[in-house]
Amino acid sequence: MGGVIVETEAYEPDDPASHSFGGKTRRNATMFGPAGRLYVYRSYGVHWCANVVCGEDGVGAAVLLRAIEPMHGIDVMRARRRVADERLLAAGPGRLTQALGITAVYDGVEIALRNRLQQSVASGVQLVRLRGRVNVVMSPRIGISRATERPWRYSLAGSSFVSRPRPRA
DNA sequence: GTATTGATCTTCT
DNA sequence: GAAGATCAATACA
Repeated sequence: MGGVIVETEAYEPDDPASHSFGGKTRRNATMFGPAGRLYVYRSYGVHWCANVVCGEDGVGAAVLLRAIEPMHGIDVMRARRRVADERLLAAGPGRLTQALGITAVYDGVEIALRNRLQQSVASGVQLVRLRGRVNVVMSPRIGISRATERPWRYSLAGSSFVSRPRPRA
């Protein structure tokens, strides 16, 4: 399964909205590990959310994956999500993990960084560099109550696959 | 179209 | 005991 990442949010340690703000716990331990791993946590006791760990080892920064435009394995994602509309397959962090089949067992796995899409990678997760230029819109992050003024939500301009179609500038 | 609510995990008070 | 980086179902306008 896979697709083009069209929406993300940034979280860093000096950030009251970040899980890493209060220091290391059992849940967020992966955030404080080396960059390039997947940080998966349970959201509202119901959903899984997936992040890419960033920054120096031990810092506690990550990027939340909020939406993808489905490209590969669409039939599998449809079966998992039980929705016909492609725009709703992975528009939102909880929907994205459900479509991709990401659960707690993926917490801490190393993400294979590639310039081209591979048939398969050992960890099961690969991040492929997108070639060319795209227009990205910055806006306030969603679903948080602290540090709401930081415009750290990044979405692909004009994409109909983001979790909220019209991000406020 | 907006508003409300239940699902019930993890952390913090 | 409360709140949270959410979603889907339901009730209304």
